Amino acid sequence: MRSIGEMLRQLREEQNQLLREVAAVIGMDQALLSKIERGERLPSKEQLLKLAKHFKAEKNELVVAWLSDRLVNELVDEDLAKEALKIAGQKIEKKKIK
Amino acid sequence: MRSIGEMLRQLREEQNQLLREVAAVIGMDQALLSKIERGERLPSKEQLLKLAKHFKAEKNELVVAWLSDRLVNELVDEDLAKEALKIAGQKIEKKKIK
DNA sequence: TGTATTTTTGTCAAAATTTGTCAAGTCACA
DNA sequence: TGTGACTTGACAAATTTTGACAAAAATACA
Repeated sequence: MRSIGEMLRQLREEQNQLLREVAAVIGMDQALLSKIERGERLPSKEQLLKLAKHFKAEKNELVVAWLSDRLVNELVDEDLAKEALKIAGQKIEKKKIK
Repeated sequence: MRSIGEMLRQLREEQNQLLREVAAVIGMDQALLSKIERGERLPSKEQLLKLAKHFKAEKNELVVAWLSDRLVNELVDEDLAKEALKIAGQKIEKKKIK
């Protein structure tokens, strides 16, 4: 249960690549990738998918990490976060049925 | 498990008030309140709290409805929504411990 | 039907937020 | 001290959100 940044950094290190290299392949500034890995920024979905493909990583796992990071951002400092997550689940369930 | 808009509209109708009246008290455009009630827009947290107070409604209930609507927005069209909610809950749990 | 009232809709610019870029900075170590 | 790898902060660009307004549409009802 790691942040998307931690996962991306681990992938990159496992594969012995430099920030600069990966950034070049993906077509993004290495400063931005650095920020993403440290959790200062979140990648766009497009960037995330490019990274997943580049690392030949399990896409769904990365997407879940990314989505959940976004949810956590949305709930930061909210006392009612847990309740909101529960109700959100129900609302999505209801929507799927329709 | 209703949207924040539905809840606000019900409160307003139960209390027999006009959009225009409520909007004036809260200090917002009535067109905006109309959009909020129909789910076309979400209120800011500040607006939400003013509305809760104005209607003398259960604040936490409204906040949960509002937060969960925002989460649903974030997850719209995502296949992995359920998984993301679960992981988000764990991430928040972990954060709280710290 | 005609009119007044209420609500909804569309559009626009201002404001706010997010995003990307750049240059300078730190750190490790050869 | 010089080099390579990464980080940081400030700024600009791009995008999104917001609020305001006017006008259309819907509703109520004399």
